[in-house]
Amino acid sequence: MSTGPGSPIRRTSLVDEIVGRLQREIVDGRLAPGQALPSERELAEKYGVTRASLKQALVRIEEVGLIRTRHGVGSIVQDVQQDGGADLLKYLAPPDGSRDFLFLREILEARCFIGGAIARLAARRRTRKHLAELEQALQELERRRDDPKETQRLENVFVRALGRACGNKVFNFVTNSVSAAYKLDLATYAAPFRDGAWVAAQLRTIQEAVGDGDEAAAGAATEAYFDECGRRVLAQARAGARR
Amino acid sequence: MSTGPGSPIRRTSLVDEIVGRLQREIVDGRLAPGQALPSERELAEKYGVTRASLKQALVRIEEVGLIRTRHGVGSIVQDVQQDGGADLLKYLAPPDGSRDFLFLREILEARCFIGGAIARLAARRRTRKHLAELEQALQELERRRDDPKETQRLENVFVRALGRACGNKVFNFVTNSVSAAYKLDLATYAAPFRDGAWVAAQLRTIQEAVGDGDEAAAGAATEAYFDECGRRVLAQARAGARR
DNA sequence: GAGGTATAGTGGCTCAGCCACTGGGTCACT
DNA sequence: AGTGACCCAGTGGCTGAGCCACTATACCTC
Repeated sequence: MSTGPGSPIRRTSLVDEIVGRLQREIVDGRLAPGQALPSERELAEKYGVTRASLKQALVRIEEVGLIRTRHGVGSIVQDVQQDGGADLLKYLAPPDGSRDFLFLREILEARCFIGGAIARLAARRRTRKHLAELEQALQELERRRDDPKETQRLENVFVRALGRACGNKVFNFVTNSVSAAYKLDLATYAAPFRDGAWVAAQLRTIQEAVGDGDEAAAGAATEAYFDECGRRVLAQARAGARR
Repeated sequence: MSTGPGSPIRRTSLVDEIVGRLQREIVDGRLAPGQALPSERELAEKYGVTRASLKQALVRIEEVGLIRTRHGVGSIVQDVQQDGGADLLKYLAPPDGSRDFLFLREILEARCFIGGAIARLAARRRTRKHLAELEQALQELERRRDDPKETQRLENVFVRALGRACGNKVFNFVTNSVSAAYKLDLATYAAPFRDGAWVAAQLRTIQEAVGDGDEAAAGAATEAYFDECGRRVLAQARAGARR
């Protein structure tokens, strides 16, 4: 975990703290699905806060689908695996510095397949405008591929352009949720971008397949790229944890 | 919109109402990204509620990522397209009875591709246990394929089993978010299940490909199935809107 | 038994108010 | 000019006490 001069000091609000605790109780299974939470009055007393503050925490937890609150009855823990939405992913991520890489692996795998789907659609729908966007980002990346920071930024530009090119906003939102789930060290996340030439070559392959309208090739190239990116991130994460 | 005896009378809470109004203002663009909301005191007065109630609404809206609230500053509308998560989808869905089918088409398309990814992974990881689950659901569906209600239920069982078989929880959550986005008439949603024999045949193809460990075939069969399902749902939705 | 009717416990919502944070301004000092 | 200390108006954070609305249940009446 980086603690450079740029990182702001931690200042958690009361509500955030309560949300965190309750969320952990539920995710870790100490509060099982179907079970009722203690009453708001009880919980408020237990945490030493007002009902108003506690209520805000419950409202947030309900919004992501961890509990369901009913007037006159109480709050019941929901079955996360059954009904949880993608925004839950950020709550399920293991804490920083954890050695649990299973979750990270799943996230990266999902990212890989979703990326493939986006590329296939982009190849199907390719328009002059979107191809130009991709080409522009790519050319700039090829120029600046020796600067890892810029490589990372421009790769992001390229991937976002690909998302627009696929002509389906839904994938945009899905990608955001999945991406939000890996809260990684910057160095870990940046691992693939140290090799700018490789990134540029991969994206070039993708861009050409999309330009040719070759769905299968575009999908395969994108999956291969994200797959290898995932490998490198995972390797870096493991290396970081060993320190 | 069905208003049968089963549908409970509408009883919206104050907070729900506020969330709905603010959410529409933002999604429809009357409150632009980067713009600040009026202060909580102002908004509370405007809606004729207490700050506590208004605050609950703001907390929920912030949780899904539509706004960002900062102490001493205020609430700023976020750029949904840029940063929004998948749980936003349920807020973006056009109101019931709308003739805007573009969004529905995108949702169904995403569902189709995600289903394909799940099937490919299921074929890659096939285990005896999961194959047995699929087979059981399928056999029961084949027995009861003349009952649309049962066909629908068992298709859901099969698809969920496929989700477990893919060995990646992330897709589970993504699927839930995407599915939550289409709030359709029951009749519309049930359209594909009127043809139980067709459904059974499709799922049988999928099951066999998964059992063979043939990733490409499993993915293709599943995409084809969801694609056709989407077509039928869309056709039904259009027919329903013309009434 | 069937159908009312109290009642205890729950969440929904209000009211009034103080505290903490932010950003922008003023002003004295360098 | 630039810098830092300070003030202050406006904003969200949080409190405490309280009443109302809803739900389930146990009991009572017929």
